[in-house]
Amino acid sequence: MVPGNMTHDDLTTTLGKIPLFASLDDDELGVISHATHHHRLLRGEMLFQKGDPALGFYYLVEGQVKLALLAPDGQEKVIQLIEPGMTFGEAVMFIERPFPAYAEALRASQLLFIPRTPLIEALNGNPGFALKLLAGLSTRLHGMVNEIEALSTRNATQRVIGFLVADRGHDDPDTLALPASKALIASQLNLTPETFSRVLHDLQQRQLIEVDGRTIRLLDRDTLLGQEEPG
Amino acid sequence: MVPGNMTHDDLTTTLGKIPLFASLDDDELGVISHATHHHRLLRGEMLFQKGDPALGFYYLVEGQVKLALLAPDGQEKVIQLIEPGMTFGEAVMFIERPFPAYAEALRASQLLFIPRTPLIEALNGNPGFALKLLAGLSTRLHGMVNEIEALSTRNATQRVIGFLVADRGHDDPDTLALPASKALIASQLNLTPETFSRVLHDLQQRQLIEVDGRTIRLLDRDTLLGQEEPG
DNA sequence: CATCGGCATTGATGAACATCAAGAGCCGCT
DNA sequence: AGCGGCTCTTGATGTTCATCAATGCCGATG
Repeated sequence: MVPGNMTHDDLTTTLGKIPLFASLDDDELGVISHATHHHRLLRGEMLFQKGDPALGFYYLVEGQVKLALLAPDGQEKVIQLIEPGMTFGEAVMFIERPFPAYAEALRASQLLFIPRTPLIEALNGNPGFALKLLAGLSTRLHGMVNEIEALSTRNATQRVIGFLVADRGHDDPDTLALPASKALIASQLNLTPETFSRVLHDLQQRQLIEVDGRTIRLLDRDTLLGQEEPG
Repeated sequence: MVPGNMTHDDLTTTLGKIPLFASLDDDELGVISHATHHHRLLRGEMLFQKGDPALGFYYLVEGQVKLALLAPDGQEKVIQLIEPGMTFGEAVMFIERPFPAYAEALRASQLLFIPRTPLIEALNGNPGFALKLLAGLSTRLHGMVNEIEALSTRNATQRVIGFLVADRGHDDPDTLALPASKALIASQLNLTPETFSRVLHDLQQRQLIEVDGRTIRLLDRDTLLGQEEPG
């Protein structure tokens, strides 16, 4: 289970840093880390397909992964972009259902796969862990409701603004670098690249943002927020 | 805590029938039922507003409730229709966030409000309960992913078909009664009533369904499923 | 340095669905 | 039976965004 260049202790340490696992003691962590697998993916490789059985969840150590679906017409719709330190697949693990989307590496990546069995064991006798898991899932669910709200009540410009002003916890809240190609971000916002481009152009003309390649500077956060107009 | 026409034992019995609570013993159930409140709503009354703190979850005993949002332009978008026997609000309870949507009674309704505190106590020392909760939330999350998929990759007709063929666990799977007005169903599918009407009309012309008021008969389930064309 | 290929922009057109505006059917009510 | 208020339908028009098709840009590579 321990990958070539990572000792078992390294692995346990890494797992211990996952917020989800904060309430586990060393023994519990040890059991889990013994069951954990290490994965390496090259850019473009698939981690799992939509429909694959979900027997555990993933932690992204390094690289970048996208979760996406194919539309009936073959178009790809990106659900979420996974960055290092994030986990995914926790939800599906607890029900007997397959993954609802597929996962593909956008660049060379390293992941940990944590199988469900030792997790469920850790659940027994560690209510704190259960609560953490519940809170984690709830947060996801909350995010999903927001996503549905965005998709069903906001137009293209509002969705782009929502994305731009979203707090990324960076040092400078008014400058952001797009985490991927514009086409991919567009797909996440359920837009075509063309429309995304036009919206950015328009916002720039209106002096609300400044675009330089993948770097965007928010010039007038207040007016932007005004355009968003929450329900 | 016990409503006028419902004894404490009645209440405990009712709670015991909630699948979520199946793994609780009588003591645990007793604690929870002591904390439970009974609510009555008239048609049109609000149960909670979007933004209200979520201090517990609800179980619908009788009546009908809708969860909905307001779009920036004041339009209402129905998220979910709650029928007797269903619970809602479990997810939000575990994070320190307010309700992401509001709840309004569509007809005179009776509900139980189960506060979070005794639940969290039951979680301690009852891992089975934790697992049930996790499974419940996961199922919701799964449903949300499907909803996002529907909203972002399917057109009006495909969404309507998806709604029509959805298994409602009835005796006759090919006949269904719309659970609410067409306008409300349309909103759930993120359509205007006009578009919904036109889609139904079109499907009827193509001999795929038969519409009589709120009763719809599926004449050719196979062809319908073919139109849906999953990714 | 020249060229190639992916990414991004821009313009012209089109399709899907919303909006606006009437009217039709269908109650329950007096 | 006749009225008023719903819900639902139907038609005409409008808006938003996708699609199609060039073209520009830029970094990588021989």
